[in-house]
Amino acid sequence: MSKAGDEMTPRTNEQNNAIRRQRIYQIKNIAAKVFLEKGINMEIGDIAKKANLGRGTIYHYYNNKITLLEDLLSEALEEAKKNTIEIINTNELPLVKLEQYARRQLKLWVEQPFVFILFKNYLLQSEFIPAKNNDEILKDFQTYLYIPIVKTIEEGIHSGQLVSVDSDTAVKLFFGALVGTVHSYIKQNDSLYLTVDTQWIDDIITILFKGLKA
Amino acid sequence: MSKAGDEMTPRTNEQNNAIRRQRIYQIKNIAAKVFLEKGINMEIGDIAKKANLGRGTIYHYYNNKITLLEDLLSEALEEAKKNTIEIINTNELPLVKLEQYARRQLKLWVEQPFVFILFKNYLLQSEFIPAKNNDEILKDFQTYLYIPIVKTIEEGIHSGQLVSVDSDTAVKLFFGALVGTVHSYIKQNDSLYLTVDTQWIDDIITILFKGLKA
Amino acid sequence: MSKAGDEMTPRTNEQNNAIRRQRIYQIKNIAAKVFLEKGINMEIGDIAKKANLGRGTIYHYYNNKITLLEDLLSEALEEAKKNTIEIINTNELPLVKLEQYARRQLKLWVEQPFVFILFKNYLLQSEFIPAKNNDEILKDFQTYLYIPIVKTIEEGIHSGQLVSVDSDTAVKLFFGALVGTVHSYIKQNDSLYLTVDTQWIDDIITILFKGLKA
Amino acid sequence: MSKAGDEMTPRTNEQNNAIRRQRIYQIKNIAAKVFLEKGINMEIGDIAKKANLGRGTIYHYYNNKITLLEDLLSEALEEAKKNTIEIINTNELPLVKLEQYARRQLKLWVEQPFVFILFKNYLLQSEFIPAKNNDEILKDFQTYLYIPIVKTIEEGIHSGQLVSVDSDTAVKLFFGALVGTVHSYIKQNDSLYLTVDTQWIDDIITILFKGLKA
DNA sequence: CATGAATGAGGATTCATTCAT
DNA sequence: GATGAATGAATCCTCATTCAT
Repeated sequence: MSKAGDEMTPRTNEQNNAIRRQRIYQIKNIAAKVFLEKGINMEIGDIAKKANLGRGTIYHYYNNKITLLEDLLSEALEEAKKNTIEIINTNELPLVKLEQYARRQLKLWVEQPFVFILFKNYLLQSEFIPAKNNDEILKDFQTYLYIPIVKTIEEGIHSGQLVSVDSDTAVKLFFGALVGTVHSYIKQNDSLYLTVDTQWIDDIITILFKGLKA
Repeated sequence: MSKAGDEMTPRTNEQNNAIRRQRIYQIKNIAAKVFLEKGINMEIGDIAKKANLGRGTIYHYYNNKITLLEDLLSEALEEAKKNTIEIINTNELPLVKLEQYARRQLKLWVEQPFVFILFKNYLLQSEFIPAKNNDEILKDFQTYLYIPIVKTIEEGIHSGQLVSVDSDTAVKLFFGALVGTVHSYIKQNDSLYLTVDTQWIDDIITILFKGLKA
Repeated sequence: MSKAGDEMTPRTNEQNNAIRRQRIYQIKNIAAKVFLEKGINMEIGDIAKKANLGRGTIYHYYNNKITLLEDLLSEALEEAKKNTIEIINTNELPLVKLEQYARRQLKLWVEQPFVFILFKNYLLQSEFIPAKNNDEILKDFQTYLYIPIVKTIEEGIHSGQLVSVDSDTAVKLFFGALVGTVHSYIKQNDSLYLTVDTQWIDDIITILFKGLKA
Repeated sequence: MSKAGDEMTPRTNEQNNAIRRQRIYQIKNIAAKVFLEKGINMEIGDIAKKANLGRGTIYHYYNNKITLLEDLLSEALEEAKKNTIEIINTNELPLVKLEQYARRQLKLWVEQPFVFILFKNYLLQSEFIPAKNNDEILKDFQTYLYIPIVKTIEEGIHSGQLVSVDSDTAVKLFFGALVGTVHSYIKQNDSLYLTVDTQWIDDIITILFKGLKA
């Protein structure tokens, strides 16, 4: 109705891009939290409300719920990949690598819960995420995040550094303990990821590796 | 028509009760499986189809989805309570009790997955189950299943048998590792609970307790 | 299962008929009460429970809910018809006939609530009863119960005995007042129709006819 | 695309509110009509179809059927309360008050049928409306709509203006006649509330009060 | 870019009715 | 004759998604 618009300068491309980036960041972060609470039953309306946006606005940035989740998982994959590669591709002994990896992983999960979502969902397969590229993500998860650890654990076992058990069992315990334990530590501090007390991380690692060592 | 003489009753009460018992048993079992797969998104239709029954039949026995879940959880609670009491109320040393408990728990979970559901949901708070008596179950869970273990772990720490860490951390690791690890072992064997290979259980327990011991 | 039946004499036809009659009477009476409470939303289960019968038993006597209602309404129609004819077909003056009719009607309704149902539903048309012969009953209602009163009221007006108003209005008030008022008096005494205090009936009639008289 | 300048808001709040107000008004009105026809068996689909809206739209404004009914009844209560207070709280003689009240009430019922619904349902208890605040409405109905009339009628009787009968009987007749009679006059004119012929109202009042006067 | 009104597919639930015993 | 287990059509209701503004 209003023909107003004396400020005919509509908005520069750059300004728009900035808004866009900021909105996507915001949405993704909130979505991660909501997903953590409600899983696949996360509602677009929940996100919109928490973000103080209209439901339509979410759809302005994401075609649908699945796309949003895919984006979330993809980014988590990248983040975790970086972390994994960095540590696993060193020349340390398997045991050292695993310990460093575990410690870093726990920190990462607590600081960026959406990365935790990735692990929780593909390890605990709590629920099937009907993402179109779900298989692709799963494959990448296997390739870049899971197999490297499996390999390292196998190395550890064969080299006699780790307990001599079926490697499959060891892997399941390794990831299971991490994911299962961390869960309780997430969701509590609503955004104060910075001031996290990390004593528990050290304790978890200590105990877990005492058990795993040969 | 009927040759049954003057038996006015078409089916005896006992016959009906038998049918009921059998149906409820069947429904509960199938529901547990479906829940394990789809969580709270379990559909009545899924259960009906798997049971080869009409949707209405499920409703003949349960007022609604929630009631069915409540029944599932209540029974799981009883089952787990039995297990917990039996072991925790002995005169063994804390460490021994915990180890026995863990071993029995794992077996129970694999054999009766819906007991696992109970733990998974109240420990990991995976998904909010909108049970009317949710609070009651949660309270019972705390009282009869959680606290006793917490106490035992505390005893273990104070008596110097277990590693000297914050007891809260130890508890979280203890349960987290069990729940996180077992997850992978459930859902696979679709009904062959009998021929379960239990080597992995021993391995898990061994490693976990090696880590936890002082 | 039981081949028992030493009493090979199954049951005489007469015995069966007696049972049949008794059951139908019982069902109809209870159905009337339930209908009075819940209208067309009356559930077969309600009737069965109140009658201490199985749901199936109701269907043994009535093909479906509608048939049961039809039977109820038909019988009510007969009952009311008798009442109406008896009084209207006398040689009394219109006013006298109407007063006698009203008084008898009120008594009848209180004593046999299912007759009241008929009037309530076709006068207040509270809800459409999907009876197959609904139209037929409606027609009979008009012919045998409604029109005679309309005629009598018209006579009364034309003869100067009744107030000089549009006869349609007078009819509506006549029936409306009876049905509307009686409603409160039904449903209370659950079966003690015998010991009804009838003072209120006299009062209602007195007031109503004082108003209607010229 | 938009010529609206930098108006970030697609529709102003005021525009949205206007839409909401209009829709709610529309839905409520149609619901009242449908309820009048089908009672508690009113279907959301009926309303939607009559309003040329999707079923979902009704749910956009009302959480469920009950809430919609509650809103209907609450508004009716307010409307009737206004009417009652206005007339009963004057200094007129009881008889005058009652007559004015009855006349106004009849007009109100015809013009706003959902006010009639309120009276019909709480006086005749035609059908149980499972409103959550059913008790509250019932209490308000008693307090603000019923008791004042009961009191006035009692005054009238004690002061010798009204016939000397049990006041309870008088009240039942008073309301019963109004509700019972008006029923026939509603539902017919589908929206032509404006050109209502009110002769019958005068006639009803005249006759009724002739009967009630001492 | 932003939004909330509108929608309908899909899953939950009710209840009349059938039918084997 | 008597019954309650079984069923599915019909309705309620939720929520992802579209779209006009």
